[in-house]
Amino acid sequence: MLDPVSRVRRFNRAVTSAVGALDHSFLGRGRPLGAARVLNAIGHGRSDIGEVRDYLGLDSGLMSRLLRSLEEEGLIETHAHENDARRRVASLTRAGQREFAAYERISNTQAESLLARNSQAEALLAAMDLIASALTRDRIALTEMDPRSDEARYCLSEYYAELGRRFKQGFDVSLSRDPDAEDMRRPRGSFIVAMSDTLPIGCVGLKGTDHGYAEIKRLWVAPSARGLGLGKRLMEATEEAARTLGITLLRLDTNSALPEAGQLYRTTGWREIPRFNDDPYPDLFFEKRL
Amino acid sequence: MLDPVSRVRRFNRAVTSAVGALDHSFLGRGRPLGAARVLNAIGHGRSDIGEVRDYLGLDSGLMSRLLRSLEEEGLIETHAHENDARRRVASLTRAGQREFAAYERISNTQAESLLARNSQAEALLAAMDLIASALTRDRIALTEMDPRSDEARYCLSEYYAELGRRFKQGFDVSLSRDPDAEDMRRPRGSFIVAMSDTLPIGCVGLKGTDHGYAEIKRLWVAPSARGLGLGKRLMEATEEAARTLGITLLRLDTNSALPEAGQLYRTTGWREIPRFNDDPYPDLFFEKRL
DNA sequence: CACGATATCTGACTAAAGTCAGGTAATGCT
DNA sequence: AGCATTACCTGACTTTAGTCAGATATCGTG
Repeated sequence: MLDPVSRVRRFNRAVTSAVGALDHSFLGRGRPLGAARVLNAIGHGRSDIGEVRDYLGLDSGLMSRLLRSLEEEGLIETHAHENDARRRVASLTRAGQREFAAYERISNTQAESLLARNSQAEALLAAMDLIASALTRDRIALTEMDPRSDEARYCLSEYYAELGRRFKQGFDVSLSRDPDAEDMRRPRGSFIVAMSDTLPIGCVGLKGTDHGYAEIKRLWVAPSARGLGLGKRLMEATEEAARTLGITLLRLDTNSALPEAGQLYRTTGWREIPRFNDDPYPDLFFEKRL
Repeated sequence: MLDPVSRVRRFNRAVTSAVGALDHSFLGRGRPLGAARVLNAIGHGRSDIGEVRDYLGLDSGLMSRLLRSLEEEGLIETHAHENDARRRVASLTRAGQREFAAYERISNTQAESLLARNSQAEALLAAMDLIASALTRDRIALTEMDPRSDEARYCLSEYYAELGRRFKQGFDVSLSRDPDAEDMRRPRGSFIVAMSDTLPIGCVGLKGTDHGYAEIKRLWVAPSARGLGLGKRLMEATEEAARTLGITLLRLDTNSALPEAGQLYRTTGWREIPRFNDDPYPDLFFEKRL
């Protein structure tokens, strides 16, 4: 009862019955669970049928029948894929959207009631983020995104908030307007976001300059995702992006108030160099040749 | 993607697939999930068939058939209940114990691999405890137990550890030998443990004295279970136990370094009284007449 | 001891999920 | 153009889960 494995297993049991309860309430809409899951997958933007099949782990015959039953109910329509007529894509009809919305309401309501029952909501959410990140760590996707996208802006605002907490002298939030966004778009640079499911949990920017090198900026990993080696993965992905852009020299600056960062750079082929800019915040400078 | 409800739902998705993976690996032993679950429930000590049926939420007809199939496999035996021949109790045969052990290994292995993959194991476990307590809060059972039982001793050791952290002057652990255990057994007193599934998450002792009152001691609630009103439930349960023991006056002492405790007492009918003992640690004293 | 309640079992179902062996059409590659 | 591959569909099937209406035996109570 006290050892780590028992604690994990207690968690499993608690969560199994909660998950079962949600499934059960899905049945309330008079449709088998399999069909409901397919409808929801399509509603969440998985239009490609093969993708849905993969995601839900269904046999192609079973998948086909579930699609047919949803079609007969008038909830979805299927079309041939525009570039490959073997593949099919599904989309919700008007009625399907209504039905999908009803499932969404069920899911949202149960999530809300879980939060409402609990007076420590923020602690509970933090715990959930941590666990979700740990469970899906094999499925963390690094995606190049626009630095002005919602996902990127979320990461950046979290990043600046954390700098504010970590730096003794605080941090000037006006800097977070991000004048560098232009330099972090292809072909000058790149911006990579780490997504766990739908939640952004880390980012890194590659900022092109006119001085013969590119800078790595704004490396951030959500607290709930630390200890998973995500920082390293993000760095590797940016270096790869830099190579495809023909960049051969990288620089970055950081602050000694962020010791994890310095440690990461030192162990992955970066070498410390003298100050190369006049930013007030950084006090450590690194360089790496690709 | 950033709002609380989305975070809960991301957690749900992550956990659903983890749970599904465990179910799937259970299937690897060539037995339908239903039968495997019954076998495991019996292995975990739920010998009474009605109890298993309740726990797993099965129809009695289905339950009956699953038992039959396990019997035919030679994994369990059933007997009439000793005090009530309508009821049946099941027990594992030698072969059933082996099979149960194999399922246990699967569960343990997946729990271990989850922990091993994660460098923040302690944070992960704390998060799991918190969530498990929140999800099973309706199923927290308060049980009278011997103050020397494993469960009680676990609670007490956590309690003393916390006192050590909270008190500026530290706390003398030698006191945790618990010389009062005798006075916390019926008919002199009582000791109540709050169990969430198999994990003790809180306790309270009622210590009989020869001075015309009984004392309430060692009220503790695990950090992962705070905010659920468990302290209040424990106090109510002890007061109820005191009534059944014919006790009419209760006293307790506490320390102002534990403000939640003082707050709880003041709002539940206790009144502050002058010091009534010479313990070095407490500096606040309360009394309540039943 | 009669009688209603309780615990389990049996038989006869239905629905849902999953499997598997072809079949059709489009595609990619030589 | 020929041919293997891919993506999906269809038909025929099995297994699992779940439901429901009795049947049987036992228990608690008056």
